[in-house]
Amino acid sequence: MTEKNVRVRFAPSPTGALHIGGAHTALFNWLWARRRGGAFILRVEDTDAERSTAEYEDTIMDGLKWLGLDWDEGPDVGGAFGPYRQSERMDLYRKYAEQLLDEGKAYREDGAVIFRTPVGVSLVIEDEIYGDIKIQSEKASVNQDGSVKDIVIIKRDGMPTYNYAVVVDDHAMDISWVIRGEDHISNTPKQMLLYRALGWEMPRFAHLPMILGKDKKKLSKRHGATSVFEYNDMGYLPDSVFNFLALLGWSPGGGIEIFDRDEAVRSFELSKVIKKPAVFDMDKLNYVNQEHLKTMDPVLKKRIVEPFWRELGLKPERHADQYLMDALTLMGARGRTTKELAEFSDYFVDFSPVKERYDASDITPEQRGTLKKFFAAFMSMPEWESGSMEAFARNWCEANGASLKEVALPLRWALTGRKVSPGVFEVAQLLGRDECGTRLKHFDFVD
RNA sequence: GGUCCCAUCGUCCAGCGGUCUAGGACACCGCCCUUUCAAGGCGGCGACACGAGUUCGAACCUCGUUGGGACCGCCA
Repeated sequence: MTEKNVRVRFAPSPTGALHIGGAHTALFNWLWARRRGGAFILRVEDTDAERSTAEYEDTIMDGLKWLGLDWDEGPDVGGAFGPYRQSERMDLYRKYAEQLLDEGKAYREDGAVIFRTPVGVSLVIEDEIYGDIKIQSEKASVNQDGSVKDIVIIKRDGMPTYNYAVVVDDHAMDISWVIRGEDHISNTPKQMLLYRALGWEMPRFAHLPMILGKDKKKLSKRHGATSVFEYNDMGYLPDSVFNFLALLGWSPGGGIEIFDRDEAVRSFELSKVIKKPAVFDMDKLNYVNQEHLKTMDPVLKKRIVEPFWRELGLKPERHADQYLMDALTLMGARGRTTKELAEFSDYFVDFSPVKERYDASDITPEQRGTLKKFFAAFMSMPEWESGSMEAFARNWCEANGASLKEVALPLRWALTGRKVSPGVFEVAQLLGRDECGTRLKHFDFVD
């Protein structure tokens, strides 16, 4: 086993936020680096001076952090192979372009440096995922009419092109595996030609299947949420998005679908990644999110739901942390996103949304009479505990020829303003006797 | 148009020549549980694109057809 250390990189261009496709390839690179105890490198490909911005660079880094993907070398943390922004590596690109020029493998034209595409060379991409892909060098770069086209390596503005910079950097940064989207397969032959011309050893390639929208087309803005942060705003946990994305093109086997980062790292294998493109399915994401929500620590859950309560105009700070955590625990699996959780539990935070939703107009005078009798006794129970409340309610109904629903449903409406909620008596217990009294009195269910 | 890639339930994955009358999960539909809704339990619906080979035997190998996709910028 003399295989060299794993060094992989995620190389986004700062021309937009971190989107789902980028997050997916970053994730797989990270998984492979962590699995093999190697290094995950972040390299910013900002050679498009027009569209690249420092803001986007920050957004991308924030997106990676949000997903829990940490890098060992990058523009912010540095490293032995820096700098990590292509715009800061110009001398390197010039140096090798000079070399190619000297060797007659490239020529100048309109201020640009252009590499002569060789003809008659058989290339084979030994892809870790797709297997061997064979192609002739003259097919590597062509015009629309199919004629051979030379490859621009330095643009007129002095900036290197993607296909050239990526080769120089992957070599200079000692990248051992190039793991990227399948849409780059067609670029690979051009890059291999450059490696050959420069006399460099090639890294190993692994192309990942694309992520498609419902229409089976490459995922893009028109498929809805594109930035990973939009998922945060919709109430998805980073752990869930990580889990869900890892499941696109790969599975740990054994029927396991819900896992955390460590578990994913432990069972990840590049060779188990499949070739078929995957459709991004929101239903599955919802399910995965719900599963992660189920096992989430209450302290963390409260912290993450709080902003969503505030967004609804509620004031969670009026309550003790423990009370809010208890409320969330009571909510259980009701809600697939933190946003839903916040909505569905609003009545624990404030009474006002209850009043907005319910006005007791469905209660007939006769029913009200029964309710008043029941609640008068209910409110003066010696012990304010859900178990005894239920026992009391059942006995009372039995004795008065009523069904439990006749009192439980109005109670739920009065307390929550909703037709669904956790068990009413547990809700009542948590809200407390005084608060329940207030709410019942508001609807004139008790004097 | 050219080059390349892909092809198992609607979707995500298992399957890597025989144990497949193809398994799990999501979604969907029933039933159970129950003061409601989730959750949970049980069950149902539902796929190897097609055609030739190879082989004693093919979802798995080969070829073709069909269907889908990606790429063909001095963008990355």
